[in-house]
Parts: sequence; structure tokens; C-alpha cells
Amino acid sequence: MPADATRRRLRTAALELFVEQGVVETTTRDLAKKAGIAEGTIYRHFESKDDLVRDLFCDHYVRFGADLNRIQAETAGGIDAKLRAMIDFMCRLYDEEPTLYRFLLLVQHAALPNIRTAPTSPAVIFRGLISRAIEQGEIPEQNPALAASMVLGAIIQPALSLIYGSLTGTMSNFAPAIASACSALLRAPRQHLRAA
Amino acid sequence: MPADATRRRLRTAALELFVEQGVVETTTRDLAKKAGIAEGTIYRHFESKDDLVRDLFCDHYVRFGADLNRIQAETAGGIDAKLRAMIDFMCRLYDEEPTLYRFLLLVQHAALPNIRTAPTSPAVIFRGLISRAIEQGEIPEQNPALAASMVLGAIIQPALSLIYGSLTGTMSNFAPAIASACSALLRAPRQHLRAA
Amino acid sequence: MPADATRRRLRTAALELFVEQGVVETTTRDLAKKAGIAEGTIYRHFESKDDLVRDLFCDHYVRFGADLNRIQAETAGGIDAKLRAMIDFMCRLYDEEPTLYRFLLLVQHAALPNIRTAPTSPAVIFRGLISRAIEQGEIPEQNPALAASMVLGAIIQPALSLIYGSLTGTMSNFAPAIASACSALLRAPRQHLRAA
Amino acid sequence: MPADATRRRLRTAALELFVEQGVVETTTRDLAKKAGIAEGTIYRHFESKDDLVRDLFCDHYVRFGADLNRIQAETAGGIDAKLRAMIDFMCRLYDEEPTLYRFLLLVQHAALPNIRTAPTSPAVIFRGLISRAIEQGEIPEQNPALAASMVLGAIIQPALSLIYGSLTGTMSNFAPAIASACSALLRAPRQHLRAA
DNA sequence: AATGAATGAGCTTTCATTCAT
DNA sequence: CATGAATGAAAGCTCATTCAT
Repeated sequence: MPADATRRRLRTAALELFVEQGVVETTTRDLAKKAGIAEGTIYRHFESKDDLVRDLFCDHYVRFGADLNRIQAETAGGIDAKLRAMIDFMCRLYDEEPTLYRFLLLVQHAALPNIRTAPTSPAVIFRGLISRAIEQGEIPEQNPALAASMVLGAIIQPALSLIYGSLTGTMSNFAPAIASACSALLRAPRQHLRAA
Repeated sequence: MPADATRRRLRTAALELFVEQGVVETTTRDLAKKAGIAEGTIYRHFESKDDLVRDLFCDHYVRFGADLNRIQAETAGGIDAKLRAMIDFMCRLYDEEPTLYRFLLLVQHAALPNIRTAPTSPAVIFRGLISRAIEQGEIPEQNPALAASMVLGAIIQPALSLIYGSLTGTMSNFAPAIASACSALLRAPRQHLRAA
Repeated sequence: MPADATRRRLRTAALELFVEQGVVETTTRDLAKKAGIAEGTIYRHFESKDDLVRDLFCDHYVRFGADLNRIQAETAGGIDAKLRAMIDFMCRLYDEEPTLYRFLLLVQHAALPNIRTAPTSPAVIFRGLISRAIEQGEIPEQNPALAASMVLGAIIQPALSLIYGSLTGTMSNFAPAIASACSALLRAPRQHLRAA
Repeated sequence: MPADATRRRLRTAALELFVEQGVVETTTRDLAKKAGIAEGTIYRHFESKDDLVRDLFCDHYVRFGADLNRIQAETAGGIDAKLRAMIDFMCRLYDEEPTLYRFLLLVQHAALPNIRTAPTSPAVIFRGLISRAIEQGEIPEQNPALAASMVLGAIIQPALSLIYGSLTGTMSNFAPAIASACSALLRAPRQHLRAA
């Protein structure tokens, strides 16, 4: 009956349904049923279904970005230590809150209307980390945006493979291997730069 | 007027629209309009809209997998050479047929009903390549499915970043860097294996 | 605005339209228009158009059978008195609620999918009545199912003839003649039984 | 390849499909498939689907009426003998050409567009027979149209019951009982006439 | 005559949204 | 605040009919 509880239940139900069956495939009827409220009540809390999606995404995305940023800042040491901590965090999030994680993956690829990449997207954070490491001579000269993409891909794709079943286990168990792989990836020889 | 031409135009229009606006978001009316045919005509060639999506995906996915497999087999040398050729191929495909490439990425993430991962999916192909390299001692002992996922992610994510605009340039220009990164990634030290 | 009123108006409109133009020939648009509601509203009350037809038929058919059964039970006397009362009832129903009656006739002949003959169909009720009359020696030995069919036909066909215009008058005026004819029909000499 | 053969195959296929699944429920695609011709070919032989239905119905209905009429004329004796012969004929038709018979029953009840009851409908023929029998004092004074309807119902309803499964056997076996019942029906006492 | 691809109006059904209670 | 019946635009799909070959 308290308005906040209703809102929270709706958001939780929405997150689960969106992940389970997709955003477009989830109807307001589904949402109301799962949240245990009336369809009309949705519109007391959100202007539209799109608004609900946006709210959900922005909120979680911002929090996720902030967490990732904080971990990067608070972790002592060089890029390897920071990378390791960030990857540990992402893997733990996947294992502990798979629904939330999958939602972040899902809406990243969905043509989300009117949502511009937040300034604290993982890609931006990784790029900053890599740029600084290059400046400080920790890793060789390279395209930071490309490197950030590859690192992100090496983290995200195993998660997707787990979801789709082509990989089995827990992300946390893979964290050391992924971190090690990313560190190596960033130090790959750049002979081709000479050629280009 | 030949039935084949109609079918081809429909498939082309569908590919473009699905990539531009998403599968669910594309209506049969949109499809008919873009293909320059009547809505009813769609159903002379496909049982349903879902059937059209499935057909499109399977056909292109199978061809893509077959091409990737052939390149792997025909390229002489070790895993590095093969990887380089496969990545070159994928990057060239992205640059030359961006719509097709984006469709493959798109439907891979959409929870496409009734489509089981083909036996010739990129993940499976990369895994096979990596498994053999491990057997022959080219690269250190490691989880081949995880490694394949990371390699795939390091290729796919830059493509996605290009699409979303957080990265600029052409994939082909990135191919050498990506290949080099993947080779390094597969040779990352495995200290953690001792610990675990 | 009360849901029940809407439902009732829809059912009434449907009954009339189905009788006037046939079930398949009546569109959901027709239904909504006649009931004074939106097309979508139909689906708040029935799962599908078929479901509406089924509901309408079952409900009225069951009530009709129950009424017929009750009249048979409550009428004192032998088979002739009971027959007379039942035929009176059916004729009165035809005169007073022609639409309902015609609907019952209509859907009886339409190959209505998924509707099995109710246990209280007129045919079954007449057969029971005839079987008991045979047992008690009121009427000669004969095939009760066949006799029930003939009796039913002798009642129904005049109604159809009235509808199609090849007969004029009111059913109630015909009731005595029909009842008398049915009583005679059930006592027809069975010479052929000896031959067979 | 001869045009007549095509036409015949189409008519046969149509008769069967109309009986099996109903007129409206049978599509031109169904018709073409069953007849082994192209959909467009239908329109070389009939102006429209409705035209095909009309053609089928009129042709068979006329022939049926003519046959019934001839039997009535050619059978020597009184109304009982004639009735017996006509009922024998109808029962035999049911047993030998059930599809044709069911089609005649089916379209009689369907709201057939633009088809007026033919002058040689069974109802008309029976009415004539009964009228003459009354004139000649063979059977008591009574409403000939009503009597004809009841007789027709006593013949038709058992056929319907056989189709719907609430009666089992062959119509021909029932012919004697039906004829006897009809003869009795026509001689039912008319006390009520005095009252009315 | 026959074909069969193409048509497009019209069907049933869905669903985000509104609003009187 | 919450409800849930009602809405109606728009979706996917069907099918009698046409017409170039």
C-alpha cells in the first residue's frame, strides 16, 4: 500500500520480465500481473512503458558505472591491479545479480529510444584507464578506444556464452583468467603499427 | 515478376529494416513497402514473419560459419596465421556488408525462439581452433570455451562500438591490432591455475 | 459501464447478428458496432470470437435442455401428455424468442468445432422419454433413437419452414397438430419388423 | 486437359470439401489443391466461388427434385405406396451418395445468397402429394404445408442424427419404419381442429 | 485453357494508454 | 493513490480475385 513499495515491486517485476522475455515482448498486462498491481497503476509511477525502461536502465547503468569508477579509483597499484579488481567486480555482479546483469547487457543492444550512452559507460571508463596507462608507459602506445572495446568484449562475451549455454561455470571462477588475458591483450606487440 | 526476384527483394528489404529498426519493430507493412510488394505477397514466400526472420538468420549464419571454417582450413600455418585470416575476413565482411554483419550481431542477441546454436557458430569454430592449438602445444593449457569467448568478444565488441559510435574508423584497419591482441590473449600467463 | 452490462449487450448483439447473417459472416466489427462497444472490448469478455459462439451456444443449449427436461418431469400423465407439454413449450419459445430459437437451430447444423452433443440435448431427452414409454408398454417396441429423431424432425422442420417462408402462421397454433402427429407416429404399425 | 474433365473434378472436389468443412470455411486454395488445378483455373469455369456453390446446389437440387417427382408419378397406388417409394429413394441416396446428400442438407440451412427455393423442392413435392391425398379422401383434412414439413422432418432428422452420430445404422434399414411412421403421422386424429 | 504470383481489402487479435469510480 | 473496464490504432495474417505469361 505504501507508494514506494508498489514502485519497487513494479521495477523488480519489470527487470525480471524484460530479461526473461525481452522488453518489447513484455506487455503492461504481464508487468501488472507479476507486480500484483492493476495495469492502470503503472501509469501512476511512470509516464509510459518506455519511461519505465529508461528509468530502469539509467538508474542501474549509472550505479554500475559509478561502482566501476570507484573501484578503479580505490584500487591501489597499476593497470593490472585495477583491471583485476574491476573484472572481479563485474564477475561477482554477474553471479550474484544475474538478472540485473543480463538487463544491462540486453538493453545495451536493444535500440533503446532516446538513451544516449551515459558518460560513465564501461567503455568510457576502460578507455580512461587505458589512456592513462599509456601515458605513464605501463603499456605500449595503442588506440585506447579500440583496446577498451576489446577488453570489454573479452569480459562481456563469456557472460553471454554462459547465458546462452555455450560455456558453463561461474563468472567469478573465470575472473583470474579473464584479467590475465586482458593484461596480455593490452601488451600485445604492435609490429603492424610500423607497417601502417 | 519472377518469383525469385520478389523473394530476393523481400529478403534484402527485411535485412535492412531488421537492422535499422529491430525485428519486432519492423511491421509487415514496412517490409512490403520497402520491398515494393503487397503485404499478402510476403506470405506467398514465407509462412510467417517469424519464418522470414528464421530463414534469413539461418541462411546467412550458416554461410558465415561455413566461410569462416573454410578460411581456417585453407590458411596455412599455425593458430596465429589462421586467427589473422579469420579476423581479416570478419573485418572485411563488416566493412563491405555492414547490414549483413549487423544483422548477424543483432539476432545473435535477440532471444530468437526455436533457433538452436548452429554447429558452425563462430564460437564453436574458434573453440575447435583453440583446442587443437593447445593439443599441439602452440599455446598454453587453458579452457578452450572461455578462450574462444574472449577472442570472439575482442572481435565483436569493436564492431559494436563502431556501430554505436564510441569508436571510429574501419574494421579492416583494426584487424592487425585485433589479431595481435588475440594471439597475446591466448598466451597470457596462467599463474592462477596453480593457485586454483 | 458495469462489466456485466457490457457482457450482456455483447451477447445479445451476437445472438441477433449470428442468426441474421450467420456466425462466420458476422465480423467482430459488426459485433462491436451493434453492441455499442469497441472491438477490443470483446476480448475483455471472451478469449476469441469462437469462444463467444461456444459460450452462447452452451449456455442457451443447456438452459433449453434443462427446461425441456423439467417440463417432461413435471407433466403428469403418459407420454402423450408429456409430448404435448414439451411441444407446447418449444412452439411457445419459437414464437416468443424467435432469435434464440433460430440460434439454437443454426448452430446445431453448423459443424461447431469442439462442441460435443450435450447430455441434455433434445434428442437425448426425447429418446429417454420414448424408451420409458416402450418399457411400460405405452407404445410398441421400436428403435428409440430413430423414433426420437423422427419426432424431433416433425417439430423442427415446421419451424424451419416458417423461417424460410414455405409455411405461414405461428408455431403455437401448430402445436396441437404436431403433438397429435407425433403420438400417432410413435404408434405406427411395425409390420416391417416381422419381415426384417 | 479436356475442359470438361477439369470442370468435373472441380465440382467433385468442391462438393466434398463443402460437406467436410463447410462452404465458407473452404478456401479457393483448398478447392484448387483437391481438384489438382491452379487457383486461377477456377475462374475459367465459374464467375466466383459463390457461383460455384450456386451451380452445384441448383444442379443437384433440381435433379433431386426431378427424381423425387418422377418416382412419385411412376409409383402406382395410393399415398402410402408413393411415400414408401420416395422415402426408399431418399434413404438409398443417403447411403450411396452420402456426400451429395449431406451437401443438399448443408446448403439448405446455410444462408445461401440469391437462391430462392426451387419450385421442385421436396417440401413442395410432398405438399402436392398430401394435398391430392386429402382431396381424394385418403387422409383426413389437414394443413398440407404443415404435414409436408413434418414428413420431411421425420425423414431428414434421422439422416442428420446419423451424420452427428446420435443414431447408428444405415438409412435404408430405417426406410420401412420411417415410411410407416409418416403414413401414421398423416392420419393422426384431428380433434384439435374441432376445438380451434 | 491453364497457370500461379501478385494483390489489397478486410479479418481477428493485441496492447499501451485513459479515466470514471 | 489504486483500480480495471474500455478504448482504438495498429499488428499479423487470410483469401477471393486478377492478369501477364
